[in-house]
Amino acid sequence: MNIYDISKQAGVSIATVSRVLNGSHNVKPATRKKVMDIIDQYGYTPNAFARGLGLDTMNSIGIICADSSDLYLAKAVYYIEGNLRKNGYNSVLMCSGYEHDSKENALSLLINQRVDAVIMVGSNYIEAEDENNRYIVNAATQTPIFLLNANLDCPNVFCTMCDDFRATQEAALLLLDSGITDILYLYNSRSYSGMQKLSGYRSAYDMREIPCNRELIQFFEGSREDIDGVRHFLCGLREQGLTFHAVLASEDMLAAGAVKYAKINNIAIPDELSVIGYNNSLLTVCSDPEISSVDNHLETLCSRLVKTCIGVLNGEEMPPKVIYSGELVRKATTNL
Amino acid sequence: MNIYDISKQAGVSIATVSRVLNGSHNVKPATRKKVMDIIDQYGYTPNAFARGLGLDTMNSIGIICADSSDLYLAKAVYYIEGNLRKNGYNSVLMCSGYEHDSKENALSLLINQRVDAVIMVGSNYIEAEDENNRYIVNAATQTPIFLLNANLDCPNVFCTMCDDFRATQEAALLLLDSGITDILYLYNSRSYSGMQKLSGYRSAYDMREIPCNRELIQFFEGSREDIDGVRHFLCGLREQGLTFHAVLASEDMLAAGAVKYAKINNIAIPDELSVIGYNNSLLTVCSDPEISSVDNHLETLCSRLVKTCIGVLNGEEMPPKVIYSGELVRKATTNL
DNA sequence: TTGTACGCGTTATCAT
DNA sequence: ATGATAACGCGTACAA
Repeated sequence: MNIYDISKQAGVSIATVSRVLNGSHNVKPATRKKVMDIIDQYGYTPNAFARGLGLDTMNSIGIICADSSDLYLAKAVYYIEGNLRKNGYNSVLMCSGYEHDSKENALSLLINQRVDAVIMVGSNYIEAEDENNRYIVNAATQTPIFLLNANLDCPNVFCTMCDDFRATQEAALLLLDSGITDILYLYNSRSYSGMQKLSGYRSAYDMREIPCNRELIQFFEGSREDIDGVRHFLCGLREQGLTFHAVLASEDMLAAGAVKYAKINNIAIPDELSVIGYNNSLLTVCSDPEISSVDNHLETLCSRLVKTCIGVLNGEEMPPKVIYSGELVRKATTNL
Repeated sequence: MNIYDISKQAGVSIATVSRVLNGSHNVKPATRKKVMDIIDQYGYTPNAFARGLGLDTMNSIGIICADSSDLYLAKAVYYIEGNLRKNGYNSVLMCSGYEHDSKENALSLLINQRVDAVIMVGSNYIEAEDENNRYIVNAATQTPIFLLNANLDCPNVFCTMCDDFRATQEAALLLLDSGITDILYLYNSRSYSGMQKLSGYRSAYDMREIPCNRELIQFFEGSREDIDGVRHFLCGLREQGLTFHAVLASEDMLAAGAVKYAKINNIAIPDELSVIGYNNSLLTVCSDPEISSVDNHLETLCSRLVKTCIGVLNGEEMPPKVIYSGELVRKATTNL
């Protein structure tokens, strides 16, 4: 069934059918009803491809993330998809992994799909060297690009983020001010926000004019789901003689590992060891004791990002950067 | 830039450009190179909408799930998307929630998008009353439909699932045979696989000819992320005088709640209380002690499902049902 | 090996 | 208020 068939059945021209379909006011009510009846009777829906060809849009938006099964990214994708759908847009999901080439590849696949916009979820999309972000700048000449938790100064790129620097700094300051000066900073990503968080940690030491032992900054190389690996890693540090009375982690999963490390070594939480995670995910509640964690208001970020996106697509002027602040949610792994 | 522009620049007809683009062998190498050079120079890519209109496909497949941020569903979506992409298909993601109307709505949105197939992720898509599954049967007349972890006998519907009945039955039998006869069955979904699991639990009691106290079958009404709620719920049961020496849960999150319940009541795991979860997710490793859990080989299921899907799209004859079996992964919450 | 011409199903412009 | 017709950009059957 196409628009010709409908028009024939209804005894009108395809133009009229199209008008009915698109809610034009220039249709006599009687005609509208006649056409609608036929449409309903046959369950006709316009061909999306033809419509796309004519209008140069299928109202779909690409979502790229490294790994949609990651606790945090999955939530982001979920919120974004929901908001887009509410605004009449479909979501084309593409998981790019963490390697540069596959990220670039995923983006170009979406551009060739002719999506109306691309949303890149996660700070890992912005790398340290400008050269490696070139592909985004280029893509932005074709399609507006929206970054979640990443920062890039470039026309047609819009960033929505949490001030991870400040949130981490505040968490570290709280620990320092409570008298803990040997805070282990544990991280597993050198992405944009990864670096922001690390800087926040460092700056807290600077602000309090406390020297920061470089050994206290530790990068975990293992997988993003290997909680046991984190525990082993920390046990190793301890055996090497490193002492620390707090763990500030760039991700809840690392903090969960820290809790397990304390458990196995009979270290009391929070009295002998404080632990702070990041993202305030389900893992913080699953752990025992429950983990204090920085909440970066992901749902708000996503909702804002989509608003910006829809605004841009509607030709409105939108701010290229929106920054929210994070907030420490106190649970049982801290005495703050 | 369209195919006409390219053909003009290259001094050939659009047919030749099209042939070069689609790798036809009937092109003189010199001509091919000439055309390719122009294509590369201008970075031309064919318009996906026009191509879609002509071929009646944009090589995209709809993925519906209730909530892509759910630990288990997120993994499924991730695996499926990856496998589809490897086969040259895009994924249009739609989160439908758990209500009937929104599920139906999501499906029809995808059908109208003219996706090549729809993959429905999660057993919650099949309800008890046939009437409520009618919308799937209808949709299947338009597009092949692939169900993950759900069962529906219907032309053009293909099911890939884990034998949840058997896996749960085996877990329950192991507990019974270890001498624990008061196993609390804790579940939070009445979906197809939810009912399968429950039946498996019951059948274990039947097989051993042990009477099963109906009070031991408990439905948790709370949210899917409310581990604390589960703990409260179990504390309530205990206060009401219900005794049980094992918890068999339909989902890891419920098992995690059980572990916390034991902790707060000073119940020793596994000696006084055994706990078995389902899905073998990150939560089992985050909990302390780590939770024994049924692994239903999600990655294998997803890979198989996509193979079936691609087969169907290629016109091959594919089995309407593929059933794998689950496997109990023993960790620290059981003495099995 | 290459080119011409048509069809895919819309939306939108311009008459009427 | 309605109808005829031209895009939209591609793939491909058929002709050369």
